[in-house]
Amino acid sequence: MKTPGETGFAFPEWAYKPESSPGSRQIQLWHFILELLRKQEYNDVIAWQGDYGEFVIKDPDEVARLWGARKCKPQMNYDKLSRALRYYYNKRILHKTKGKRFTYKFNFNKLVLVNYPFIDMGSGRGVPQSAPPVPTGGTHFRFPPSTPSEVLSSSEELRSPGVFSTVARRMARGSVSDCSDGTSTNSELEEAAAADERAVGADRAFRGLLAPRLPHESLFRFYGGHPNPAGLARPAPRVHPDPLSPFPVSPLPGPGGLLGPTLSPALSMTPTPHLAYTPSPSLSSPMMGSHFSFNPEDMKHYLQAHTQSVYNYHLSPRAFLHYPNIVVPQPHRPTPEKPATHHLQGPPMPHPLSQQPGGGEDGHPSPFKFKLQPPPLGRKQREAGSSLASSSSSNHSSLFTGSGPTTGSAAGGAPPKIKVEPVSDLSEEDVEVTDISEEDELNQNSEDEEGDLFLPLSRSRHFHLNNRSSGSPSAPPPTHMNPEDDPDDDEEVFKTPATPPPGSGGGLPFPLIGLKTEPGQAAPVSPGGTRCIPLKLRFKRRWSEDQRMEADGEREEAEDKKVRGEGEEGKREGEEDNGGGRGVILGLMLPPAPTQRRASSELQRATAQLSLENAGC
DNA sequence: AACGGAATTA
DNA sequence: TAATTCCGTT
Repeated sequence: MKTPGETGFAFPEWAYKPESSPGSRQIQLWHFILELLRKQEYNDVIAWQGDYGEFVIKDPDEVARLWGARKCKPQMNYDKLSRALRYYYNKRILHKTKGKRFTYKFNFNKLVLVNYPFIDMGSGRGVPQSAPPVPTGGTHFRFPPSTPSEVLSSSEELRSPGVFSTVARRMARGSVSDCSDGTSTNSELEEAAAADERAVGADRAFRGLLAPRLPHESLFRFYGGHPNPAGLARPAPRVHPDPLSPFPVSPLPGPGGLLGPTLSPALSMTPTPHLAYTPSPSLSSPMMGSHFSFNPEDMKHYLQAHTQSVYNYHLSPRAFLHYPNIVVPQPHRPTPEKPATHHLQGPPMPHPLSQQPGGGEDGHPSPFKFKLQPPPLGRKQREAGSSLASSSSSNHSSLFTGSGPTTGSAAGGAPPKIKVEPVSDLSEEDVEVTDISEEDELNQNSEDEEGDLFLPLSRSRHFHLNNRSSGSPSAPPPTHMNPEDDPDDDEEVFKTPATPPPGSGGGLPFPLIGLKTEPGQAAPVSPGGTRCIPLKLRFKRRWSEDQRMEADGEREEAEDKKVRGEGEEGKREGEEDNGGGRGVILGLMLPPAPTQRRASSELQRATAQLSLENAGC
């Protein structure tokens, strides 16, 4: 089965486990939650609420029962279920919305969508973002391995694209779970099943209604990550709902396509066409894996792969990467036929290298798509002895990339804290698969999440070339999160310094507009000395940027966690929450690194697939 | 209510 | 790996 080796990516194994798939019989709790959320029948039991990805369990006991039924654990109760949900905090799949009872929020950013290629949460509905997560070339990325086993597996990483197909197959298979010991829950199951059927109709209707609605969130999620005004402004062009739109490429046959995303209120659609994914992020050549290579050939490969994927997935031209002096051969498009225009707002596609389109809105490449979540470091480890942990971690990181994601890299002698090397982070962990994120939220709502989201940006982002149409953007302010955030953030902040390269031409627009409040500081100018940037570095940065986009959001978390572990253990609490400042910044903020939102719709779709629910027991 | 450690299970 | 089960603490 699809082990990482087969699929080629370096994602953690769990991402590939069949159990993680929608159709799998061993449904995971978050899959289940999503499933319930997508059905309005369960609206009284659990429903989307508030912010993007936020849901409230209206009837904890019922949810627990349903879950228990699904898993054939009659003894299930909210206490247990909630424990499981809490584990998701560490995985970064979910987090608690503080202050609101029974309310949790998905961190779409971190969700692993390996198995949900089509998920598009929130975004839009119309856009099919279905691209497979598979990067054309192989990504190399990996998270920092937390365990030895991971390390080992990583060696196999590169491979060919197959993930998608794998997934499709899986999905096609469908899944119904049946418990052998059908516990007492039959009635529920039956109900569920029945409900399901009804649901379909309802969903559709629902969907239709939703179409018009565009919550504020819709603004976000544009992809690219750069906050450029254009992006924000982007009028939602494609409004036409395309719920059904199957994805262009994806093979998914089934009903999934038909169902289309059901939007939750929370998720609502985003009109923006995010471009979808570019699956190819990274590098095609093996070497590129963990470290950068500035070799032109490599670059070429990389670009080529990227370009190919753009074609493959009908991405907007904007997705093409452009690098100076490197010519990328044009790929042949596999599917000539359809004009994918719909998803893209823009023109079909010019030549790849040509820089950005007139539209230029985002000009940057936006590769990426999914992310995985980083391996949470075990808390256990923390305890285990800091000494051990530290040593081990450092080792791992060293293996992968030159620089460890977190502090570990510093080992050499550099002062740990400051570290500026953006690159390192990128290279490693990030890749992933996912989607959405909280960042958005921040941007959007500025809500809670804090920690996760933002952090990422810090690093390299700024390098934009001049191509940006407006000139903008990028810099993410490292600091922009609320001051109060958590410790994690702080760390991130430190890292940030790498940013701004002012020298070049200009750029800097607003740093992020939004920085939130404090004006002065915002400017990301970085102190460190980044000024003279060698060409190499530039590439590197560029590369980083790309990577960032892909992974965008999250990588850091891993770091966070790690850090957290080392540093402070006990507390992680303060961080989140949202209660705090919600809406404040909205308008201003730009997403530092906006990831795209498409995830939501994808998610929806995926969930649809899952659905199958309880049948069996 | 929520958190999270620890042991256990599949 | 992903919970499940228990349970003490906040």
